[in-house]
Amino acid sequence: MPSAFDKLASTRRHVRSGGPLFSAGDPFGSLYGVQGGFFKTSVVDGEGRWQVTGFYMAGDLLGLDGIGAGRYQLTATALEDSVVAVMPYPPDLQCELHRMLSREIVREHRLMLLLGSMHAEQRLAVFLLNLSRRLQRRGYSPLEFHLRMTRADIGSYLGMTLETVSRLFSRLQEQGILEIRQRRVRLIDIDRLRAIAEPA
Amino acid sequence: MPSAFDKLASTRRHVRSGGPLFSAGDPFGSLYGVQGGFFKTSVVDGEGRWQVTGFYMAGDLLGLDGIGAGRYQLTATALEDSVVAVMPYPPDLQCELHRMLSREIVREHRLMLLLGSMHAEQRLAVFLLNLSRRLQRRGYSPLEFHLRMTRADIGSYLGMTLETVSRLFSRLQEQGILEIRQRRVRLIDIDRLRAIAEPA
DNA sequence: CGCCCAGTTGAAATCCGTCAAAGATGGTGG
DNA sequence: CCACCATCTTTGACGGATTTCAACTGGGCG
Repeated sequence: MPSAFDKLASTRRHVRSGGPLFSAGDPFGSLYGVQGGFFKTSVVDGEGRWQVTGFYMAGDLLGLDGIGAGRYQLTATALEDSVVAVMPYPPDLQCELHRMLSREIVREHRLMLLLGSMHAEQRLAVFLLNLSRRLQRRGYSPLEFHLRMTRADIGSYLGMTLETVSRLFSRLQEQGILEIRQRRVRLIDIDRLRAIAEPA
Repeated sequence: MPSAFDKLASTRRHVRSGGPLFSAGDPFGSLYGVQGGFFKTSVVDGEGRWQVTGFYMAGDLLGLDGIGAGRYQLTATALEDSVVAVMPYPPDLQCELHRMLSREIVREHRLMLLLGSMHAEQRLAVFLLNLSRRLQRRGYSPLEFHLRMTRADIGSYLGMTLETVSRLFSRLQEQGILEIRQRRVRLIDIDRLRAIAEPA
């Protein structure tokens, strides 16, 4: 869903893998619609603690966090070479914007549910299924895909250490639920994965 | 900060302690500005797992979660007898609304940082300091206040069990950092509390 | 070809959840 | 006014899931 937003793009911007689209503290100016590539957002507090709080792919909107304070509150980093549509704010997309904002909020509440009340294995299962669904919507294979992020990124996002992520992948592989080689994932038994994500 | 929103209130509504302001699944119709009292919001997934995701007091806005899907996604429950300003949607508060939405999003990212990367004691310290600050802004004492929510609510919000919350309160009390009797809190050594919340 | 970052795996420590029981509080009705 | 009950809170013991620390492996890129 490249959506109505893209029409409002005044220009495009390319970001190299590893580079920042914007950093926490930068003055807010634009929203960004991801056209291609992959991003992560993270928060940092003054003490150097940080956490990945979201992953964004084509069709997603970045920069909403800057509307409130006039400065971006998050840092958005490209995980591969990427292209975004730059949309100077404020354009006249109030209504659709509202929906996006609200959806984002709901998404985050759900993520909190994840972080606050599920075991590590469940969190990873939910994460994989969610990723799979989002890829499918965009026309990619939901069963075989490439993780754009490191184990550390996933761990940070899910509130666990990278070692735990690694161990869980290994365990799911032993159980024949998926195959993972590096960042290449193949979901073999999606039903069992769902069962892990949503224990009756 | 009762803010510009209150002017838009068409009516008021009273909600009894324990009663719902709105429930997940209800059709969306209005936003609610809290005028007095105290609310919690929670999410549930189909399997009965649930989690408190926020606490709201006078000046806060409730119901944003319903804009996206046309139905409320969260359940808002009064923790004491409360009054809200009912604001039928959509009024013309686009701009201020954007800021609120965005701020809400940022708030949640920060909460995820809390949930995902801090130990239980830190989380509780952050929670208390945050509450203290919000109360101060509203003209109440930042050092002595009344918790409106149960240990279970706090635990759910912070991703831990009610027993852990209770034990942590006891420990902080033993250390002379605060005094807690039931829901009455007195912060004695706020600097040490900060030190726990933000270890260098 | 070799370095370096990412990933894997193991062992030990620990934090926190679970289960269980007892103590406090506040509201209600007799 | 008091007794009783439901709800909330505290505390203890125990076990298990994750983190931590550490060593090792393997690709990818210069």
